Amino acid sequence: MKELLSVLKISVPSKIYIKDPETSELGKKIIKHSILLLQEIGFENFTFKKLGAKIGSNESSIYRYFESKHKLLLYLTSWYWAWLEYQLVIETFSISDKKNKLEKAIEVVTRETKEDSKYSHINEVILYKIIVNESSKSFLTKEVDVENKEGYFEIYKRLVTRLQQIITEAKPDYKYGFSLASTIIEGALHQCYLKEHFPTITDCKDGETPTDFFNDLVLKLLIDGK
Amino acid sequence: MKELLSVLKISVPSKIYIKDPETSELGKKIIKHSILLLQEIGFENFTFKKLGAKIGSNESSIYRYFESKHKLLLYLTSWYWAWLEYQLVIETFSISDKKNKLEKAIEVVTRETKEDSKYSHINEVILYKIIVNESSKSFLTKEVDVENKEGYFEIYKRLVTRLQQIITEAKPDYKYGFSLASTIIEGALHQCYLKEHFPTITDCKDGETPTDFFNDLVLKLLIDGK
DNA sequence: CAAATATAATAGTAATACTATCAATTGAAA
DNA sequence: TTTCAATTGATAGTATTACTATTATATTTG
Repeated sequence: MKELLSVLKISVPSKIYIKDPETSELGKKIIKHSILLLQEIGFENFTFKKLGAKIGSNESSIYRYFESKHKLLLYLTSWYWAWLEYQLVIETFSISDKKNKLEKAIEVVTRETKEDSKYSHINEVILYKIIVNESSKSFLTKEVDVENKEGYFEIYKRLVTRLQQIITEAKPDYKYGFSLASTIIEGALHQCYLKEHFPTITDCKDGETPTDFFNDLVLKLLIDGK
Repeated sequence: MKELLSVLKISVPSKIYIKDPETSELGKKIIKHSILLLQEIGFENFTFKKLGAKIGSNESSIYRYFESKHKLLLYLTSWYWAWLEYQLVIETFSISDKKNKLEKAIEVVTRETKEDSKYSHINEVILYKIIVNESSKSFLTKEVDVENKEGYFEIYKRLVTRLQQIITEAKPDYKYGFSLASTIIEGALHQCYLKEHFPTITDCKDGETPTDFFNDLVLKLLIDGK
């Protein structure tokens, strides 16, 4: 299943980059080390100059791939959502029981990435941490509406819509499928963040995971309830 | 009820500022116009120089109140959470029925601020919009653990804990009171953001509000369920 | 082998995020 | 009423950021 991705390529909206980083060694190095450097120093302190130093390359060369660090972040988040969408589709495709399908879907979108699938230069475990810490910054900007029109958030919206469809199939009369789907996806990241930095205001610790929390929630909300 | 606040002062952890902006005219002007300017140009484009120009004051004078724009954002978010906590306490205090109390609590923490209470220089309607757009940036930084130790997020954590208490009182055997409380508070802001910028992935439109969504959710989850 | 392309090196600009110094103003206490 | 302290303003300066532009040097491809 996972091996499929060594053949398939995760595709990111092409307007996000100037030159596709997948098409060259330098491009792949930029992606690989931007993930590592973002994890190390955070988005606010991250610069192309520092990244250049890390990979023994010039700042100006990186600018030929991405016009700003914001675009690079958009690239990484889009890649992550595409990767997650792929897993959601693969892992739920053949499940016919709608309740089981929903349960699996929640598991896929709320679980912490803990294993690097190693088929590429992208370390998914670290990328997941960057998603938890930085992904909100990719859309919480003054340019969001323009960028949305350009299609930068298509993959994310498609992922939410897929989860909404699975929810609605499991419970057709539920009114808030989209809101529930978007809440689960963002909420799981937030719970993961709280666990790390504000453990006093989450129950996701001591063996309890965001998956447990949201599975319990959705089960009670949609399946058990009257 | 609202008039109480013209006597009481909302108090923000004193380590956040260098000089308390409430103690001078310039300080109040800084707060008032930082809210307006943040709304206008967003946190990334906001600078003390621009704020100085707006209020006819010097950049260096503003630095005497806040050591950075990040600290100013922390001030504004803390102020907002304190204000919300105040409302939560006042509006739920005298409700003895636990279900009603929970319902009111959810209403308070999920409703959009639409009215400026006018007892001060702070425009709560615009501040609410800033919270929706920018509040995540106050904690999604590399310095979060240090700042948390300094107590910068105490009010926020206390607010979540208050909601958790009300949840747990209404349903003592529910395991995820903290996670539910933190999810509701962040989730309501997120739904408000989606409504504005990504309406295709939320149901909060056409008269449906985040309050409706979360009330329905909590009711089914905690009250109706088996 | 030539031509095209990619990368590197260097320089330069305007803005940011401050710090430091000193002068002018105000207001409160002696 | 002076005076002393605190506040604010004005100016200057620094290191860094977020780029753009130009030119030189490799490398790849046709």
